[in-house]
Amino acid sequence: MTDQIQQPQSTTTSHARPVVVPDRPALEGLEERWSATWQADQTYRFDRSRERADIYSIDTPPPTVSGSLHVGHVYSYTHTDLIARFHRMRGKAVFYPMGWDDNGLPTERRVQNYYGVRCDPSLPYHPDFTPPEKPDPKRQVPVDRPNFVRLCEQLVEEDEQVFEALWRTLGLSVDWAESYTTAGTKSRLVSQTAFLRNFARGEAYLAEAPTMWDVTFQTAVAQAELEAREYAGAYHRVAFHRPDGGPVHIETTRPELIVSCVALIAHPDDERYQSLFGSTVTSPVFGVELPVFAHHLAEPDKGSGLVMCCTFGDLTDVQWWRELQLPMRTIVGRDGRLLRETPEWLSGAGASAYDRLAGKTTFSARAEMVEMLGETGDLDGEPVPTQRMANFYEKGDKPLEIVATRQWYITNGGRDPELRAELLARGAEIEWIPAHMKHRYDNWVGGLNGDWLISRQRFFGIPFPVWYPLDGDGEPDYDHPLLPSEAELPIDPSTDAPRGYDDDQRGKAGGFVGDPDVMDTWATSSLTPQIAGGWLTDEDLWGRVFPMDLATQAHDIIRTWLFSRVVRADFENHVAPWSHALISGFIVDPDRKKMSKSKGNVVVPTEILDKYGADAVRWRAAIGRPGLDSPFDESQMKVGRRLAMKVLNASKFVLGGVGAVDPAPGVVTEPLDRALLARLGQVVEEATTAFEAYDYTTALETAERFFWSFCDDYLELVKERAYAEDGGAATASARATLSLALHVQLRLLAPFLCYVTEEVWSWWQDGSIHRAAWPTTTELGGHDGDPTLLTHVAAALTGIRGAKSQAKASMRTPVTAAEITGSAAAIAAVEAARVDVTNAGKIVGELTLVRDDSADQVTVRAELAPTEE
RNA sequence: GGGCGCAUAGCUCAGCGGUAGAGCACUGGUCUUACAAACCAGCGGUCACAGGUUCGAUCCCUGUUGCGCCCACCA
Repeated sequence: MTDQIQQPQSTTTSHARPVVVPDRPALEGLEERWSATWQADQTYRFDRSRERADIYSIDTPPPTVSGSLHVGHVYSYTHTDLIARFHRMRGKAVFYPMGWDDNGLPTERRVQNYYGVRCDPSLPYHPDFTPPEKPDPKRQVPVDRPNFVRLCEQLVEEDEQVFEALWRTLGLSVDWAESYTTAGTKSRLVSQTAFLRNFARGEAYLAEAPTMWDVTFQTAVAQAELEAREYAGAYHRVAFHRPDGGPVHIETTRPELIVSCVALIAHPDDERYQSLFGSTVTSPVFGVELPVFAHHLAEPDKGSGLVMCCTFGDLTDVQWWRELQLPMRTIVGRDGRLLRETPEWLSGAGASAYDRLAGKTTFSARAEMVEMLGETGDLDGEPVPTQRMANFYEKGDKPLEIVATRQWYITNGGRDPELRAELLARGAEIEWIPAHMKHRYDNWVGGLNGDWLISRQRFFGIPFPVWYPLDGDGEPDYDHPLLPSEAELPIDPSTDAPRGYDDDQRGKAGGFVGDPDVMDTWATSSLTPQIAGGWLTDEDLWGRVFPMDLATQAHDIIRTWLFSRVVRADFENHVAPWSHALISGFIVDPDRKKMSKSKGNVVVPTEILDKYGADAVRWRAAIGRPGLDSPFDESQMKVGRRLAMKVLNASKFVLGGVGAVDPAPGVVTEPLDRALLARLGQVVEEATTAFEAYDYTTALETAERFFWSFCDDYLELVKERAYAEDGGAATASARATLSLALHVQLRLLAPFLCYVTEEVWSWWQDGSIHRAAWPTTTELGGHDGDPTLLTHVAAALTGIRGAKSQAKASMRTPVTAAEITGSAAAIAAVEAARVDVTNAGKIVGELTLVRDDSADQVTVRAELAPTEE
């Protein structure tokens, strides 16, 4: 398909090489050909010899390679590329690396499904392990941790190749030599070093505390990963008992937690419970004696106004537990089931009653508890169904439990007003595009209610570089962790031994044990500027690219990725990590619903790329302004594709039909030509201003609008003059104008339509258009034409066409007489381009110009030659 | 409940103090030698509603309604 290039349609120009225009230019195959050329020529290689002032550096989201990309990602990444290409053409050395987020839970899940295995860290290492030939999702084969990690690494590598191929097809001008992975050696080194420094400065700490816990994945999750969802439940009105035996009622949706109740609480002003404050009641079924407290967080109009506090039903319970110094009575285990052993605070009948709940899931324990409450007569009425909001892990499908566990935290201002203010100030240093996205950041930082939980009880991730000494009983001493030196990093505490110990002391009394947890993926990706920019690993590079110029991401990860990078850069570098944050919107389905696999409304990028071509997809992405969600509409792809096709055809006309001409000084003499170049100068200025303000959409619209009028009006007007064999200076003027205008317009469109502009560029220019200079008005200088002249002449041409269209006549129909009426300026303009207007309008008779200063627009009266039957 | 954003032609969106624009769709026309997956022309809007500021408001202010997103909300 690429052999359409036929014999050169050579032209008489001063070009060093002949102009080669294909007979039938086509869009098909451009992606394959040019992405290969860019790779071979290292077109987008970062020039690291340049000074910081001449460098533009970009922090790009590392996509989750085990996930799937949808069209929204494609648009967002294109936005970054548009900015990168603009700055590259403006002469900057663009640092544009790509990372792959391959660590963490999504990879584990994909490996489990793909190979049909399940990690069991208690298994010893089996060097000969091979995954089952046919994965059975119902029966996952247990595998030891080293083999599981190996499978993760294998699959991730395959996934990364698929992603890279997609990005190359899309035409991202990434420097692939600068790629990184979040599970790679560099990321481990940077993550562990930063962690040790955080720990040394007191920014990272280990704490045993109530934690949001996902019972499916059996790991702690962070506040940023929570998602509130509607959850069906029922209010149960339950009687507790006063010392005199009288009932007091509470309402609860979680009766199974009655066993873990530590107190009842009501609002201090609640009249109904004044007499109860300071007294005790006993719980139904279990007969546990419980205090009744007053606290302002109890809401009198919810339920009965009296609420039971458990350890833990919700975050309010945690607060009461802290502030009222209540005992901890954990009842739900890490597996989401009620503990098998009878709790020590139960005795007698209460203890035997617990046998009916022990080991049950919260769901079946609830049913059993309702049964028991019925038997004792403590359930008042029937449960009332309700919809309530519950916290879920964003990747999970069961409500989170709150479990007290030991976890690593990084401070983030959630408990420290000073740090919070500092991080808000960092946010204010960043220029947000669009500006209102800063509110999201402020909103999130202002609403944090705890530090950042970074440890996960998972397997494929960056381990904490920490061991704990074991005392004489073999119990770990968490207060005195053993740490490696920075020079020893990266390490894996499950295979490496701490200094002063031998590996055979692992797990033995008086020996040591490695921290079993891994860092959450955000704990690593919060350091992407440091990882990509060479912090610790390439200080020369680091000095040239950091702080970076741009971070791009969609608005959903402001609270996670964007914020966490600000936190780490603040701690480590005392600066905001970038000067600009460009926030993309979402691509939603035609009903404005978010795309998701479960809804089945996801548009697969490869399909639209195949169907319409990368330039068309890029065009559509560029139409989406920063921060705005927009519905996916396939018909818009056709518009982009048509523009790309038009570039090919118009270029074929200019370069093949007429011939490229170097616009030597003084050649462009005709007023119409000078007007065109003057107008183009305005377009260059407008597009440049827009791009500088990250408004790529306006830059595109400006260039595109001009290009269409260039094709529809200017080309038609000068066609005959440009073709003329003996046209002399007027013909030379037209040819030079066409060449120069094309040369400039291709570059204006190059960031958007990177393939078709490169294709046309190759017909007559050396090197890549993407390394060419962004156009300036200086190039168009010396052509001090009047842009309005073109407007008037185009209006006259439209008038002539209108007359023919109204008569339902062909555009070729000769005009036997025409009268054009307009203002003095309009008439003068048409007069100056009389020959072109006559030619383009096929005016064979007399053309009369009528000046009417009251006319605010050009009007045309035309007599047409009779059409032949 | 708190925050942010949006409301302009059938659809997607520009405009943002001087009584409205584009593309798509639609209608009609044209095989015009760069392009028929093209080209030419045209139809189409009391700029959500109510007040206010102003000589003048789609544009500024206040309120109302509707929609979307973020956060909070497990008794």
